[in-house]
Amino acid sequence: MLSLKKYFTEGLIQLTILLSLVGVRVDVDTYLNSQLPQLREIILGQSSAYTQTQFHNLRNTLDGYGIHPKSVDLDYYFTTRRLLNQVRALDRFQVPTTEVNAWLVHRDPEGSVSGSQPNAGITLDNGAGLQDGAGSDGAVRDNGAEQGYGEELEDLGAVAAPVNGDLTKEDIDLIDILWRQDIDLGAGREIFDYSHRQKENEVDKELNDGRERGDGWRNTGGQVSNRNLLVDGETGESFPAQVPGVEDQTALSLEECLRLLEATFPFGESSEFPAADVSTLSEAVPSESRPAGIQSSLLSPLLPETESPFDLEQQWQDLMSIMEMQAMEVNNTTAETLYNGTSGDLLTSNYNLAPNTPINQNVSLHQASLGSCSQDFSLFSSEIESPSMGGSSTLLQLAPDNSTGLNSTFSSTNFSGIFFPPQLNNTVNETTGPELPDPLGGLLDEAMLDEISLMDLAIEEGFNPVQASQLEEEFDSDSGLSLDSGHSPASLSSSEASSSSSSSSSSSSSSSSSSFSEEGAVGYSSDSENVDFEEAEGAVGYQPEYSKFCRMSYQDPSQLHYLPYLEHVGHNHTYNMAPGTLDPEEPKLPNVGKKSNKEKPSEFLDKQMSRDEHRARAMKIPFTNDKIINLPVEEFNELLSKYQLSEAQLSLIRDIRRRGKNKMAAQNCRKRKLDTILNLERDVEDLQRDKSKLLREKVEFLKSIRQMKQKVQNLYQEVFGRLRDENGQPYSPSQYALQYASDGSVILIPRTLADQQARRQERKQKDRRK
DNA sequence: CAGTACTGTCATTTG
DNA sequence: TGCAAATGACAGTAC
Repeated sequence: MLSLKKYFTEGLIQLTILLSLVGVRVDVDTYLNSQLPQLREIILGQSSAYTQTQFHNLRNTLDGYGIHPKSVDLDYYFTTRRLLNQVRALDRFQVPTTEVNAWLVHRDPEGSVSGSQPNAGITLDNGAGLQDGAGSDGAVRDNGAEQGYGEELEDLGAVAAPVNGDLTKEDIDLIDILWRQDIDLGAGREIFDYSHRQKENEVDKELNDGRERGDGWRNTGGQVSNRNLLVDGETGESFPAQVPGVEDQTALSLEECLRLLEATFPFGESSEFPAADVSTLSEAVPSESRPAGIQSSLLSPLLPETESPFDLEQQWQDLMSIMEMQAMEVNNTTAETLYNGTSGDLLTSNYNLAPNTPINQNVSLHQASLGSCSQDFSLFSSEIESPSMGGSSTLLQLAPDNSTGLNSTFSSTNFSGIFFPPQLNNTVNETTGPELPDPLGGLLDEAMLDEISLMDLAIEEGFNPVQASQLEEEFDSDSGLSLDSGHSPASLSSSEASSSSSSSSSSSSSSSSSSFSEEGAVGYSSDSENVDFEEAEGAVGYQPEYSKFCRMSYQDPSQLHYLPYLEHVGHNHTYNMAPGTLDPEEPKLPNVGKKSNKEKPSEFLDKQMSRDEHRARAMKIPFTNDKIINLPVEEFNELLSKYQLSEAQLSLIRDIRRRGKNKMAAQNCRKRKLDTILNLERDVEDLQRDKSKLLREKVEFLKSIRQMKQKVQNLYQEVFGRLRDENGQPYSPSQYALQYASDGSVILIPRTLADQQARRQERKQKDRRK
């Protein structure tokens, strides 16, 4: 047996720890209870060995209860427990919370709206922000600028050591130590259980049961009834969670916090976000002060709300999303403003074109916000001059005189429309804002932005019910929420299965006291502790669980008259009968509760009997209520046929059976209901987490799209600026535009054709949207 | 003493 | 249709 125990303990715990380290939630307890009660006994020792009555001091009761009395040194155990809680604290550490604290504090002055987002996998160079626009190509990244960024972050105190993994060496060492200790001790099942709240009810019930059991354990009752209790891994016993763990958790140093932060949201990624992005845009458009306004107006209501780590994470992500949107709007608005001729001088100086020519307007925007354009231009130039691009000669083939023949190719991506649509794009921008007639614009369509805005609004305003319901509907459609279709039956069966191991035991007057005292106050708990007690009566039900809930034998109480601790049964809902009302001729005993208050202590045993037990005894029913209730129909009928019973007795027996079944059905029903609520709660948390993650990814995508557009814009400028006609004169951006051909080449077409293309595409997009 | 939680019971619905 | 289970509603009890 010992070798078997060691085998299972080591194997299961190692597997569990490994799974937990990779984020898989493992509930060993459920598995052991529901599937393999024998294994539980093998691993944990015999039932009697981990019965709580083995311990009679407060320390054991509070924290060392789960220790197997045979083998464990308590101090060693407590040390292990403390370290274990440290690991748990690491596991439960809510990075988003700290993320918010860190970034709101450190990044606030910059007006930055993002920065902690991990790379969403975009192949674009995210290391450079908008301020680096054309210079964002990784090959020619300005190292100086990057360095400056790092220094900037260092000044902000937000830069920690480079991320080298999820766990530091100390963490790994600690886990390794604990691992070995746990293998020796038996790992706590709650290590991997993130939903301690789900067990609180059971824990409380266990405590109540413990109080009812009336042993020395009882004197801790009030203190132990603490909401911050965890269930011990080996025995399911509860202990105060915060005794070692929370203190350690709160004692995490700032460095540890930052390290943990980095492990999840590397700061290195944060630098990718342009700190000067919004501010630069603001400079470019002095009248546009929205980013600063956003920051002040949005951060202020969000900052004080620190109740839930997740809410903060969510709000932070949503805030980032909002500000990202706003920044993009600013970007668009900037271009729009420039379209209107505010910087015509730049246009004329660069290209000698009309003041409202889009190209130069965007160039001015580019130059206003970015400092490293020339470098990128050189890069682009080299690419343009490379043979793969076909060179300028290729482009020149697409002279206006060929334009009519190129109509067929215009169905391809409208290059010009992306960047510098002339009058057309002016109108588009004025009317539809972010809705751009370019292929990328589809990713930024109104629906998407509206969705983000709606969600952000909902979060910003504290998730009022209407908005929350909208979001929930959004998620519920595919969330797969089930009303506990899987969990509840499992838990039910677990209790049945676990009960079966003990129900077969024979009658025992010595141990029946505990089970008998549970009558009426057992609750839903299906933990094996409740079943460890020997059954008091010999009734063997086909559903042994029932014997736990309904010990209604009227015979056994007579054996228990002299068990004084049964006086201290708390919360007895057995509809006690007063002794004076025990009239054999009167089975119906209403209002027994009030009368029972006057009965003598020596009559306490009657309290332990349910109304039906009293009735059965009064009617001299020759078998136990347990049998009446729990026997299968066939056996039940067989039993009835064995005795000569009066009609009143038969009626009472049927009522007892009906009520007993219904009683357990009600208990099961309530348990299911509770489980459903808890599952829903967990589902909501998961969905909120998913939503936050999706928002984060969306922000990343939008950021990448913006950078991509900036790059293409710069490339367009460079290419177009280098085009020359037969006379060596540059083409006028007001008369010509570049477009992608279907074969991937870039062609030069007259503006009028480009405009037509743009309009056509715009109509298509609108139709598609409808 | 009011409020709350827990429990048992009844009536009814559901499978 | 009968039966058992499930469930809403209500009441009793304890805290």
